[in-house]
Amino acid sequence: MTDTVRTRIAPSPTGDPHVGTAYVALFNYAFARRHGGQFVLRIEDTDRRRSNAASERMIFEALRWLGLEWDEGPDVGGPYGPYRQSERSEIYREHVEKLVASGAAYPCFCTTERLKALRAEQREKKLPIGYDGHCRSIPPEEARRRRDAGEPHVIRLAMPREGESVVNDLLRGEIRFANSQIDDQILLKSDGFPTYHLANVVDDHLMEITHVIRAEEWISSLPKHVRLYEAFGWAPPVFCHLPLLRNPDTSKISKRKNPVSLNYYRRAGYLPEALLNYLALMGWTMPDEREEFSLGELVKNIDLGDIRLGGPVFDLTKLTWLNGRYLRRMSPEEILERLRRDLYSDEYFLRILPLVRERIDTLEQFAEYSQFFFTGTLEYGEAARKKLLVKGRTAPQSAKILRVLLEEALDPVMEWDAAHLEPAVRTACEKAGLTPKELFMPLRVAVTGRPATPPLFDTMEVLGKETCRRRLRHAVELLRSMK
RNA sequence: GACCCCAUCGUCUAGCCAGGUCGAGGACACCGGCCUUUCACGCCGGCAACACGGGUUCAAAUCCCGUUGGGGUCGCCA
Repeated sequence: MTDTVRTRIAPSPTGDPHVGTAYVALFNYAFARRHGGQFVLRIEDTDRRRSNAASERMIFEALRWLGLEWDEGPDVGGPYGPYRQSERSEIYREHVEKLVASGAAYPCFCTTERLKALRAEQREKKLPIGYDGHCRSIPPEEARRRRDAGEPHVIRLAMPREGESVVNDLLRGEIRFANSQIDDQILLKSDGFPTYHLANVVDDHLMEITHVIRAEEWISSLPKHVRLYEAFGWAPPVFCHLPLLRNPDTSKISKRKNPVSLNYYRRAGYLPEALLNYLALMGWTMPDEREEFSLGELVKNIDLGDIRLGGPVFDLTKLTWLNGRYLRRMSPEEILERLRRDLYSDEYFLRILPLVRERIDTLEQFAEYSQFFFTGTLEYGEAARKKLLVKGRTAPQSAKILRVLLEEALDPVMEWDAAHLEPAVRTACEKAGLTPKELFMPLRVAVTGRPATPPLFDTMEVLGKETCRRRLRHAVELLRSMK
């Protein structure tokens, strides 16, 4: 073990880059820098079904935009690679076999159906929900035979059934769990990929991570992780669980109730340094109580022990105020530079121009015609409101149709271009029992505010996911209030 | 529901660990005023909190217990 501090951020590339990732990354980054250590980026893409390259790329871009540079990672390399878990399968398999050999883990042949039925029964009888250890009693020789015969199985951790697990959190101190209510966690899935629990423990150890700074939602699986360190004979790192960012209603932050994509903040014109500054205020205070400070100043002053445990509500209003303060301190030249970099680049104009060229006769008309490419949320006039309605449906019904369209068809689109959007929306039409013609107009009006625009999917592509989703949300709210 | 975490103004928080200096400080939002051709910025002022109940103590926002409330977890997701 080295004695330098090593921290990591370990996002899963399964969606848009999340503000919570930035929050956790910020503290990991600051703590590592404060102690002259390393900050590692590790991609946890062991969910083969949901992980995708577009999402991974967006994570890199978003963290770089924020200025949270990592010392080691999939794209920059480093002495502890590979840094993408999908490229480390062999390592996990070797390690899990050690556990099976020592009896700390065992193969489980239970089917998904059996587990489902088990859960249903436990729910019914109001018993604690969890694996019942069914396959734990299979003699090792028999298990070996069945595995060799190619019978589908997973590997589970054999948790002690009695006694207590006492784990430690830097901020909370000792936390105790009765072992009887911790079930045998799956370590290796039937597809041969590890679960988070196995992969993160193995990687944190091999990558010599000294401080695991992550979100509070992991506390309940801490005993399983600690048990793994013990089973491997490894010294565990220091664990520090950060409070969870909250929606205004204090539930865990979610895109239904608060913008969570870092792409949103970038597109909406927040400055990375202001966002970082605001995030640092969530649970932490400068020794002199100053509210405005740079990343460098955070690094100089960070002390994990100073973090408050109450889950902070992410308050857009205060973030926006802070952002304004930053903006006002900048020179016009600096602002122009940001405008060009993050919002209105030449490249952006060049994407709009092909769409509006045919539709304008003088240069002046460009501003008028393409105005909706440059604003945030839209005001819907009387005429637009009417066209927001799906033909033959009431306002609340239309609201629901657009909401479902957004959440089920559009949100999952990671490569936001016409080629991916069109099939997604057409499929949504079928599911909703609507013709394209019936759905396209409300969608068009929702995202542009107008009934006449360049081709819908090209327009949506240029507007970008964040602007489209923001306007759709707004339109849904408006329709709801229309009754 | 079970388990775990948490609890100061509507929100972010200082104070709590080392109990008296707290008739609880700052910031956002809100309200009022000043500045100003307007708006905004900026400045000044105001409103507003120790969840509740016990205990310990000469003394509790600070320590202990309970209640209540909020949150998280309970996936071959992370």
